[in-house]
Amino acid sequence: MQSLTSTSHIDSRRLLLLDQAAACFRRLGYQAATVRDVAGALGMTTGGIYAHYGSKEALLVAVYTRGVEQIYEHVQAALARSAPKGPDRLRAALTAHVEFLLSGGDYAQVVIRVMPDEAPEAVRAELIRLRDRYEAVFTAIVKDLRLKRGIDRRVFRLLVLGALNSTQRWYSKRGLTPSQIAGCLFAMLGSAIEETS
Amino acid sequence: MQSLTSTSHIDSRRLLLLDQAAACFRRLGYQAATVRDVAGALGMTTGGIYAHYGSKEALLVAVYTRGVEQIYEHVQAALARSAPKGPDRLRAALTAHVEFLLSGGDYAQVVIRVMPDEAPEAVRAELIRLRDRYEAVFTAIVKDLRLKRGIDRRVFRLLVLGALNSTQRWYSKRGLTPSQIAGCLFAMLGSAIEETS
Amino acid sequence: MQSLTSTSHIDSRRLLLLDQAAACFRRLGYQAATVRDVAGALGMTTGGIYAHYGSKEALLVAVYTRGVEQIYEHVQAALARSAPKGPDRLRAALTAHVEFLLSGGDYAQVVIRVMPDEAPEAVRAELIRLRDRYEAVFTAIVKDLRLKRGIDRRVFRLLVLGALNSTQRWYSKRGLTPSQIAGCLFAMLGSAIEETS
Amino acid sequence: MQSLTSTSHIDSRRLLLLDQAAACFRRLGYQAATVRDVAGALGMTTGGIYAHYGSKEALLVAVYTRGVEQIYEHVQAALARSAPKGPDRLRAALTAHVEFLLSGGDYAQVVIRVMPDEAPEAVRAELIRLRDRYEAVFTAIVKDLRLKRGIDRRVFRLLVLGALNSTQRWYSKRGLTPSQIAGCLFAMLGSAIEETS
DNA sequence: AATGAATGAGGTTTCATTCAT
DNA sequence: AATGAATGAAACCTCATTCAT
Repeated sequence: MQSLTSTSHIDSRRLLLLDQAAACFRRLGYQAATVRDVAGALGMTTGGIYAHYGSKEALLVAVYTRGVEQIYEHVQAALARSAPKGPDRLRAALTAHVEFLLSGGDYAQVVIRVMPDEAPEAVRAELIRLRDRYEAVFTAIVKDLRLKRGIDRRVFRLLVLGALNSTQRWYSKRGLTPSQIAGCLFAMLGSAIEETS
Repeated sequence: MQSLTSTSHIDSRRLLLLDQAAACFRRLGYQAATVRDVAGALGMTTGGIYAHYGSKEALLVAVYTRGVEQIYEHVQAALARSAPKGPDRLRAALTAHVEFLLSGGDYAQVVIRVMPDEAPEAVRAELIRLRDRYEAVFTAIVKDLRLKRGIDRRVFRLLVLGALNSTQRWYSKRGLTPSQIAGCLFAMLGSAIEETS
Repeated sequence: MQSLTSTSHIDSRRLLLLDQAAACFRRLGYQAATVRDVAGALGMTTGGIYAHYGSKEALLVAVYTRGVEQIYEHVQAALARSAPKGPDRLRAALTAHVEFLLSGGDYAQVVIRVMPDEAPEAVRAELIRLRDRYEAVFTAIVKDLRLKRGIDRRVFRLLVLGALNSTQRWYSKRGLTPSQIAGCLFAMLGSAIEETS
Repeated sequence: MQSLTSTSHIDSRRLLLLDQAAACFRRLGYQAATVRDVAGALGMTTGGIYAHYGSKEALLVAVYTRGVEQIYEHVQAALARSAPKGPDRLRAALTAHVEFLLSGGDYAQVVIRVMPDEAPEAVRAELIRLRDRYEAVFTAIVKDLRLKRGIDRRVFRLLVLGALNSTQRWYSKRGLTPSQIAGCLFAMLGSAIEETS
């Protein structure tokens, strides 16, 4: 299993900083979160942030990168234990995706919550690239699926991920668990997918 | 068919203003859109906006209200031509919803794009109320549906709407039409729903 | 008894307008009161005000002028019934002054409340002139008074008027009446003034 | 001698800032003074002010607090050297009051000049509370005084302070000194107060 | 005489960012 | 690595005033 990106060697101070940035971006969105919010959460002043990251944008890219990396690895780990293709593989991927999205911390949530078009121009393309690379996993899985006639593979993928990503807006620990939600979606999709013979 | 709200009698100048506000909010989001953007699109100065709407918030509420009103009426019109219950009714509603979302102009898109939690505290509750009132249409339809065992009605509704609303992020006129997308989703859901006898 | 100024021939619409301007200036001060406040109190729009008075400044001058005129006449009327000089004359003037200030409506109160230096440069001199002309009444009365040695006439007059004008800040109908307050002050001053032989 | 409030430990930069704020508020009043005026007096931009005080209101409260503190201490110091009760004590307090008001700098003048009702709603109560606490000194002194029959203690206090505070509007270094003015007032009051036997 | 829309100047405030220390 | 003060641009909003109608 190969890493998609590499944010590995950041010392622990930087990591704590990034954690808080992720928390702020997740809670407030990129625009509404201020550098001071992040600094405040760390007991620092805003100036201090800039010793580690050169701009608010850079923070977002770092969070985003890490979020993609994390969820990617989580999904890959699940896939390693799953069939090489077919509905079970999709199920494994979707379940892992939604599990990590809802319970995996702030990083992955930022990836879903912050749409590239609310990020500054300068980094927009980078965010899209990161996210597309991740979603390629699903593109690949869907490609190996036998779908009912009339179902466009791309639209299928986008709708399914759209459905799961929307859970972020209403998921609560008091309701169904993430994997129950994935199960529910999969149950709904039953007829969309012909069983492999 | 009864109106959900009433933004009917705004004179045409105000309406043009609201149109531009809707366009800006849709294109940029609430936070990134500035009052100057709206004013500029009308060839006005920012102060001029405030002769009509007392705050940027008020503008958002007006746009949101109108958006909900519009899409609600579109869906109601479709429902008036549909079966009183069952899968066809859901299909009609979903198709109308996605059609209007993708082709109905900026107002409805703002309703989907602007999450209440990026709106100022003061109006958040109002936006949620408006949206909930609209979504109640779907709650009612889903209630009269026979779902496969194990599928939670609430989760079903939220996932289906989540899937359709996510189309806003990737829909393009060059791909499938809105109703084809709805059809695609419905095809995917085939087995989730037991036919009414 | 001769009029100090002449704001006599204003038609009744203008007068109602001025009444509200006086009310606003008294309640909020000149700066805080907006032209819209005045218009609103009349059920008009701001533009309408300008059909009668060319500027906010002009409104202030008109109110001020009328306020001075009113209190001047009230005091003159009291003086007409009083001794030609001596403590009783002062008492009559002070009593009339404080009575009118506290019960004579908004105009006079504006004269006391609005210090010329919060008015725009352009009218400051005019306001000072109006007020000085009024206060000349007291200057004259004090001039004919026999004060205890060591009491400066000008300071005497300014302190006495200052004391009475300050009542505006704390006077309430539930406490002493205006003339009781004047009586109280006069009692306090007993020894400052030597009786005329 | 106990301090009424504590604005003691503000570093010198902040103090210079507050000095200028006090100067502006005194010269122009709260409403007319702009944050830019204050910043300009310090060679800063308006934004810079907000690193120290979160709002114009906060600036006013800080100035007011300091003003009350200063004049309070000045009066207390004078009282420490005076008789424990009686006319001399009142005289000491009044003299100290007017001396500090007229020669003690901008802070105290702001306390007298800026009426709470021209301050924003949010801080009005606080300003009144501060000022009332200070004036309690005089209430206490007046309580221990033997006043001529028919003189209400509260009205006596309010008129005396009103007279002295009004000096702010006309005092000039070229005329009587502050303590001469206080002396003059006291002379005027001679008969209001019965000598303690 | 009055409205309603608009202006334009100016107000307070926010915030990413910089920089000397 | 971090602070604290400061900047400068830009945001929302207010308000006296104007003007076509």
